Formats: sequence, C-alpha cells, structure tokens
Amino acid sequence: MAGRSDREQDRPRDPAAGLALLWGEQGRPTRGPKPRLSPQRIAAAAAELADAEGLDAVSMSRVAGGFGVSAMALYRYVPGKTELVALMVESVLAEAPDLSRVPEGDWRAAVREWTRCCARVYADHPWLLGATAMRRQLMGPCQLSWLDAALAALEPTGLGAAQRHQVFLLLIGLVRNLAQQLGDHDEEGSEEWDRLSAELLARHADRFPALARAVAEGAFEPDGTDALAFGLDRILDGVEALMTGRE
Amino acid sequence: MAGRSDREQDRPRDPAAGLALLWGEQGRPTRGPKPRLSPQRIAAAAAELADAEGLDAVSMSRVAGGFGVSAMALYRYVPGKTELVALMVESVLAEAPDLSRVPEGDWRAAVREWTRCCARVYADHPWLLGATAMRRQLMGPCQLSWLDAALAALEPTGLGAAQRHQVFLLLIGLVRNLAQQLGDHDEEGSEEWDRLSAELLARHADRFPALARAVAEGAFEPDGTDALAFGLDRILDGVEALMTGRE
DNA sequence: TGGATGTGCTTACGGTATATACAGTTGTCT
DNA sequence: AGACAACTGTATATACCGTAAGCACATCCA
Repeated sequence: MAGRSDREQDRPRDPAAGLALLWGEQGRPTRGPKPRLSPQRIAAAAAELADAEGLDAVSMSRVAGGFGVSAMALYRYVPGKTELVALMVESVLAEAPDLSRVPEGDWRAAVREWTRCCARVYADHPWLLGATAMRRQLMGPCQLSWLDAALAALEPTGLGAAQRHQVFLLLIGLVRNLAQQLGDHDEEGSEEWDRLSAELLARHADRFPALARAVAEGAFEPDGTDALAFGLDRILDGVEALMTGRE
Repeated sequence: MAGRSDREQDRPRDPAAGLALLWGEQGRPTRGPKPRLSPQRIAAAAAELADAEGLDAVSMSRVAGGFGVSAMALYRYVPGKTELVALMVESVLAEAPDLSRVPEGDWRAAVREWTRCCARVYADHPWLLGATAMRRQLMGPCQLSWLDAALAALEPTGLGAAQRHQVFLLLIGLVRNLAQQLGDHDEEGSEEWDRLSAELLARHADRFPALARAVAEGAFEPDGTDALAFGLDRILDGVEALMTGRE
C-alpha cells in the first residue's frame, strides 16, 4: 500500500554507460569469480515479474530475491533502475516485427502488419506503456530496429524522410493510446467504476450534451469493431491523400 | 537521487470518495474550526510545483511545506496522493477549450482548434503526460468537458458516435505523443545525448538501413515544419475519406 | 457551559533506490 | 607457489517516499 515505485524520468547519471550496456558493448572481465547473473538474465526476470504483477512490483529487492541474492548484488550488473527498465524494454522488443509475409511493394499491408505486431507486444506486456513513458529514453538496438522496420515499410510511399518519421509517430501514438484504453478496461472492479461514471454523467448530462448524445448512441459500448483497424485506416487514408495530393 | 515518486497506477481504495471529491460533491462541515486549506488550493499548489520542478518533485511533504503545514495535514483534505494527482489534472484542465472563434459548421477548423488548445495545455504543463499515464484514471468534470468539446466538434462530420469516439482517441494520441517528443527535446544535456545516439547509429548503420537513410535525409533535424499540423492534417484527411467514401 | 466534531501535528512503519565499506573468490603475474 | 589485483556478493546506512494511528486543541451547537 505504501512506497510506490519510480517514474523513471530521472536521467541516468551516466548516459554513455547505460547505452553501452544496452548495446552490449561492455568489456567482459576475466579476472574475478564467474558472475552468476547477467544484465540480460536480470532484465528477463524483471520483465517476467512485470508481466505477472505489473511494473510497480519490479523493485530491486523483488528482482534480486528471485535469484536468491540481495538487492545490492544487482548493481554489479546494472548501473541503476533506470537502465534496468531500459533493458526490460529491449528484452521485450527483441522479437522484431515479421514483415516477410506481406506482398512486395504493398506499403499499406506492410504498415498494417507492423502496427499489428507492435500492438501485440503492448498487449502482451501492459507495463511497456509505463516503462516507455519516461523522458529521454535510452534507446537500444531492438527499439531502433522496430523504428527501422517502420521507416522501411513507409519508403514505398515516396514521402520525404521527415514525413516518414511523422507518420511513424502517428502510428506509435495510435498503438500506445489503444494500449492504455485496453489496459484500463480489463481491470478488476471495472464494472463498478463504469457504474459510478455512468451515474455521474447522467446526473450532469446537461453540462456535457455532446458526450451524453454519444453515450446514448452507444459510443462507449464494447462493440465488435476493431479500434486499431479504424485508427490505422484513418492514418493510411491520410497518408494516401498526402501522396496523391501533392506529388 | 533516491526515492523516486509514484506511478499512480494503484487504484484509489475508495473510487466513490475520489470521484465525489473531483466533482465537488462533498458535504462541507460546519462544526469544527474553519479549514485553512481546501482540496483545490492544495491541488493548485501541487500543480505549480510540478510546473516548476516536475512531477517527481510533488510529494506530500513538499506540497505541505509550501503551506507551512506538515505532510499529514493534507490527508484531512485529500484521501491520498492518487486523488491529489487527479485534482491537479482537473485544475490544469479547468480552462476549457475556446472553440467560439471558429466559423459555424467548419468541423475541420473546430477539430484543429481543439487539438491546438489541448497541445498547448500539454506544452505548458509537461507533467500532465505522466500524471495521466495511469490506468483507470479518475475522470473529473473538466476532463469530461474537454471530451465533450471534441465530440461536439466532430458532430458535423455525420460520423457515428463510436467513430467520433475513435477519432477523439486518435487526436489525443497525437497530442500526447508530440508532448513526449517535445519534452524529450528541450532537456539539459540533450546535445550530448544526440551525439551519443548519432555515433552509435553510425557504427551500426548496416543494421538499420532505412533508419540510416532517413537520418541522412535529415528526418530528425529540427526543421521548421509543425509536427502537430502534419499529424492533424493526416487524421483530418483520413476522416474526410471516411465521410465521403462511405456515406 | 459541555460535548461533539473536525483540524493539525507527532510519531512510527514499511517500502523505495542506492552510496559505501567490507569479505570472499578467482584468475594472472612474478 | 605465492602475491596481488580484480571481481562478486553482502551488510549497513542514508535519505527519501506514502500513509496508518493517535493525540492536543479549536470551534460550533445544544
């Protein structure tokens, strides 16, 4: 109940060290006793813990406890918790998006597939949203390869590099917002929360006419439509309009 | 350096009490001494502190210290920190979007104006992103009035309620992602971070061909183009395509 | 005036990240 | 072989955090 965990927005005190760790550019020592752990194993265990109990459950103590060692032992492998979270993100993003199945040159299909893969990762690891909500994130190779894949998928559009980047931002924004929506919905006590909100809204319906109309029309009922597909189609249509309209 | 702050994803132990507080539906007592503080004043002070030093600086001690009282004194007005953050959000969202200037019926202008207002709030209060990154957020009247304004702006499109809601999600996603990008950029030590990243990317350029090409084209240079306007136009075009294509 | 009620404070607990100093282990070099 | 340096893991300590519980006092109603 007490002592919530971190927000990770403090910058690591030594960005270079953190990046070197993420990129696996650390000289491995030969002198002392064999290390029993490794940054990757620690990150994997932490990610597993986060999958099971949420990001808040990931504390140095808990993670270390899983290995039967003390909390301070982890600091031999990881500069600090900021870097540990970055490693967790990398470990989850290791499975690069598989865009081999899409037909050559069909950029819509490629972008669609990339977005779906991305959304699946966020769905499988709900803590990813919070872990990447930090400022000035340390970006590792896996994260960059996702970015690379998206930019590659967008190259057939003929858009400029800056615009490809902008579209990427749109896509990742869509995925992340949807992830937040989904994470909100399937939590315990959801029905009571919905009931409270509905009652409040009904009591103040006059203050929110457009919202009340939307609710009456069932805008917030969990219908079968795929929200991801909808947003994706809007973005793709917008990109298409840009292509045909100006080039 | 130690003791980072919370992530607010723990649910308040009593959602009903939190909501009542947000909606100002608490019976005011007459018996005891006049309260020297109020939830709103506390939230305003906390928001000011967050504006100046970031969300991490907002602790019960710090906020209470600003009033010259002890930390525990705040718990007479606010159930816990989760609710305090929700109140902070409400206080910042109190200035509802001003859509009176847009010409009647021009839904594109209205949506554009709403998005710009929203983006300005996020720019003025960078901590808003982190404060609303929680799950199952307590939604107060101010937040709902923003939602209402967006839905109202979308009504002239003739889209269904569910689709209006989806477009709203797209818009807020755009704003939030841009806020994260902007927050990333104007931090101290940004140039060193950029240098490190560029060097790493150059060293592994073969692993990220599309990314390398984009960098070479200057995709990540801070050019003068308005990223918000770009994403907004993509979304608006996508919506327009949906309107004309299917109805 | 008395009692009820609410305010503000003090103390304390269990949690967090992590700095520092130390003990034990292991490889390399003389 | 023996010395030494490097490395691992632990124990201790600091400085925070949110907050539960209880106490002393102020204020209003009867």
